[in-house]
Amino acid sequence: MNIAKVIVDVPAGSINQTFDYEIPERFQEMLRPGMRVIVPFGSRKVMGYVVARTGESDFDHLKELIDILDLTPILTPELLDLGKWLAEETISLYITAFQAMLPQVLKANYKKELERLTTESLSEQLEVLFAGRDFISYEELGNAGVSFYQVQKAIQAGDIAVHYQVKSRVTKKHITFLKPAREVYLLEEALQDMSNKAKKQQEILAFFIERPEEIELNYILKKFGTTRAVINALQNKNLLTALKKEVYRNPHDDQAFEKTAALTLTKQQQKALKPVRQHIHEDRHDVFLLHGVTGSGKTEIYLQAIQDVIDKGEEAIVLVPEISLTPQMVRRFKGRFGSNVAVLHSALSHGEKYDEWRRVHRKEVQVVVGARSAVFAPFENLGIIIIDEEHENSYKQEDQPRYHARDVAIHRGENHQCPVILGSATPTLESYARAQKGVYQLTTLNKRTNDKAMPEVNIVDMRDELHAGNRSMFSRSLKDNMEERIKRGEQIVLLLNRRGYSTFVMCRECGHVKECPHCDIALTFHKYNNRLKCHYCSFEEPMPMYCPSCSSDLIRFFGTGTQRIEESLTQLIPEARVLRMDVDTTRRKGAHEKLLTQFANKEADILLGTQMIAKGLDFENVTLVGVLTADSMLNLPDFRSSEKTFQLLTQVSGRAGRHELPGEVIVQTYTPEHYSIEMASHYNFIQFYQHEMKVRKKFQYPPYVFLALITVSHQNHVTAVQTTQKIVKTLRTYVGEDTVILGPSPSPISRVKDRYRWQCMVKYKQEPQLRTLIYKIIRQFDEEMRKDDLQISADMQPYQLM
DNA sequence: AGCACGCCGACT
DNA sequence: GTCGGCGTGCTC
Repeated sequence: MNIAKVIVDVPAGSINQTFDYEIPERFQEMLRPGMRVIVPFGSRKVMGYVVARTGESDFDHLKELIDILDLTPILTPELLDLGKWLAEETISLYITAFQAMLPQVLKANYKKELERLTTESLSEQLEVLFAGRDFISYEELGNAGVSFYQVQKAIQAGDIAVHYQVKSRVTKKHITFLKPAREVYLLEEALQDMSNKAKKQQEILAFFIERPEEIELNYILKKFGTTRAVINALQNKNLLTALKKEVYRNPHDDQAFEKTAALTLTKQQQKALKPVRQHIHEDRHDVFLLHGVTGSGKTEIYLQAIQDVIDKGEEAIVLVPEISLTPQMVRRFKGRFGSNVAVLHSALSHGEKYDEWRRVHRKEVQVVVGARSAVFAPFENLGIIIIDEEHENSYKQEDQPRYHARDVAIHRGENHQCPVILGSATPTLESYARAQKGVYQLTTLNKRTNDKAMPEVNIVDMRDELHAGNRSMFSRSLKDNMEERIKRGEQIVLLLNRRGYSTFVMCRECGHVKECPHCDIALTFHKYNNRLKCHYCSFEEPMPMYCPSCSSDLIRFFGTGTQRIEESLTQLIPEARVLRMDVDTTRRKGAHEKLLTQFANKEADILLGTQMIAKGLDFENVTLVGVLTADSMLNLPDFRSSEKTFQLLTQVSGRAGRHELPGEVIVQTYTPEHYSIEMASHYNFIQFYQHEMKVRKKFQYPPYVFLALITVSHQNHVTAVQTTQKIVKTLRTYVGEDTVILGPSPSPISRVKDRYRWQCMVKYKQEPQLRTLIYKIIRQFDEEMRKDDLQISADMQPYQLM
């Protein structure tokens, strides 16, 4: 078994296979599958993952692997398997799948270096470049304008050499500690002898005589209000020594969370929990769909199920949507399980994420709470996987590997023979349909734990407002209600459903719309710097004074951004204190949390925001929720638009009246008769489900069929179309009769970054060979993809059809 | 992907 | 002869 099978870090279709390497004697003992290694690959060195050890190879001349990067495997055998499955399932490269399962910092960094070998003089340019040094980084070459030919010659002559380096990006955090350098009695002597002027030194020394132990440097500095200079003096006198210790960056101070005990469950909750517990104890896999209205206590069920898993000595993964990974959520888990929880979300720095990941890897915690990628937590004895807000589309990764965390969770649940819970107030049609068929176990919680009724929803027909001469964004009813709440000292949440709307710029004279010169999309106006930006590429330009088409000065921005709503809101109700929450105001780290704290402290009357305010917020003083444009996404070219509208309205309605005060919801719309709006206002999920299922059946969309979307992009329009055409043709010859192939058709955004995008959609019920087929088709274009910058990507079960 | 190698054409 | 620009094929 002296051969390692390695997946190398080269993301190219032709390299998507294992490469065999001889394991040198010195690594024989320690090398295990799942470790990262450095291997020679052609003339360079690359990082790779060892996926297996074997005794034989089809190749006669194997190179030796150069080094091992890990002390213990970073991928368990199960995760190695999962990576293979993931790549094949999503038609991605193996290396891409493995990288997606690990924290960023474990990716390799490649560097090239030039070493001077000779003492004899080099060419003039090279002498200037080296400037007396023996090593220089390869990048300096380009900057200095030295010709590559010269370097090549010098290498051939043996005057300089190239070194390929593979570096880990891992940075570990160290904290400096201080401790006495000598016996306490010697310190006491030194204290006696010390100059009376050295007051600070005396104080600190006295402190260490009291407590001759390792103490954090920062603590000492703070306590004595001093600086490093004083410590240095003590170190120089050989009285104190400093030592660096590696520590985890702990973004959540565990002590800060108040311990909570298990709550008493309602009858419904008990009934829901019982079969889950049974599965945990019998080590049985099954998927439970927990359909529970907002406030029905789903989280408490999760917590108690996890407690069972912990007691059994097993581990739990909890997935929550990125957006609702709020301090409130973290507090609940940390409060119950304390330091036994690791939290993984995007607000953490790379280093912090790595540290949390390592706590899992080293088995220092039994629970992980995190966003999508936490589904890959390297646990080995999983007892349960929970996906909260199962319907959220943030569980679908939109770049390669395009996986859905739900599918990965279920696959891991099978691997570990443990239950998987999908929880939601508005399950996806796919999941609910599976529950109806008995593939998943359905549990319904239709009562809130506090027995409060759901807030009443009033629909306002904005067409009536228009007829009555009200052209503002706010209906009369919403305005009156807001004023009343403010008078009563209660708070309001306003949702601007912005998808489909944006602030584009149009000329009132000729109708010209400013579009991105590189993408087929209107530019978005940003007021704070008075510039136009493209959301698909980085193009940006100042807002023009005159129409570029007709030179009229009547060029204005249209649409409804939160900024504009905020303005008209303060005009409408001048006494209202408004907090705006959108991408602009939450860009800075921690800004999100700060805004929410301000609102919780009642520093504002109205919280105005986009989608991000619909999820998981819980403010007791909010008694009114307003939805400004309920139907703005109904007209998008997306078969899920009704479902998304229903979900959003239901979720946001749950933000009102969660506590003592009764809540009310006002939904403004131009299409009050639409079933998703109508049924959301009655919280009637079942009725919506039945109606929407009929629609899906009629138009043959999921869950009645599966989808696969293949997107082709190229700078040449004709190449893009023709390639898509060829793909469609090949697909047609191999798929079954019932399978429908749509296209070639232009992507909804037909040009991005000067590349034309065409697509084809496969609708199928049963097509076991489809993934292999698509993989083979794509591989046929490998040459063109590399040489001609053609791009082809597949998305199995696409969420965003754009 | 990134590198070596080899062919070709331009320039001195 | 010297220098630099591509196109091609390979990586255990």
